Amino acid sequence: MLVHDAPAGRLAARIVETEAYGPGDRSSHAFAGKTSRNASMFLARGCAYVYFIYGTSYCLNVASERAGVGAAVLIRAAEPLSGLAEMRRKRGALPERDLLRGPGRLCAAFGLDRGHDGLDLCAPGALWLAASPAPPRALGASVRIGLSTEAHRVMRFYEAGSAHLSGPRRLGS
DNA sequence: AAGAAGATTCGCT
DNA sequence: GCGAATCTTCTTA
Repeated sequence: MLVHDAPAGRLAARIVETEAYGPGDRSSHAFAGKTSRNASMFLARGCAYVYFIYGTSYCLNVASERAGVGAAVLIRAAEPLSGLAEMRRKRGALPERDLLRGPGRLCAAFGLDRGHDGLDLCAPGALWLAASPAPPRALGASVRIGLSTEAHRVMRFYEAGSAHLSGPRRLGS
């Protein structure tokens, strides 16, 4: 579960879709080494890596290796639990299933940007990860979405059948 | 120094 | 389904 104590109130959502970008993966932002953009991928496990992509969207990741090793898990989609009114105020009057469906949409609804890059999501603060109120019913796995390199790797994991998944239908439901 | 590609989304056809 | 928006990084000259 992802929780954000935003100025307007508490936002919470149950994460239903992720993608892994580990060491040695040519599609990982960390593959070519540390830069000012991807530095947070080299922090300890549990730290946030937020990047800006295509000049339009932010994406939230969680660093997933020991400090010094570049790796992260991309949070691609979540099921809104609380703060839906505030999410709609940020994103528009969308149906619940579209509020957090996609990494850029999720960041927009949660109000996340580069200012949240590097935060420790397992430490006290405004943004953190908590235990899910309900474990996933059934896990699915597939290739990752939107990649042209390392596209064959099965590194996307999701709650099978969830109405809140991103990407093509065939990759989840 | 300039150009292309990229872990995306939105609006229009 | 297709193209635009437009930041960061990597490639090529």
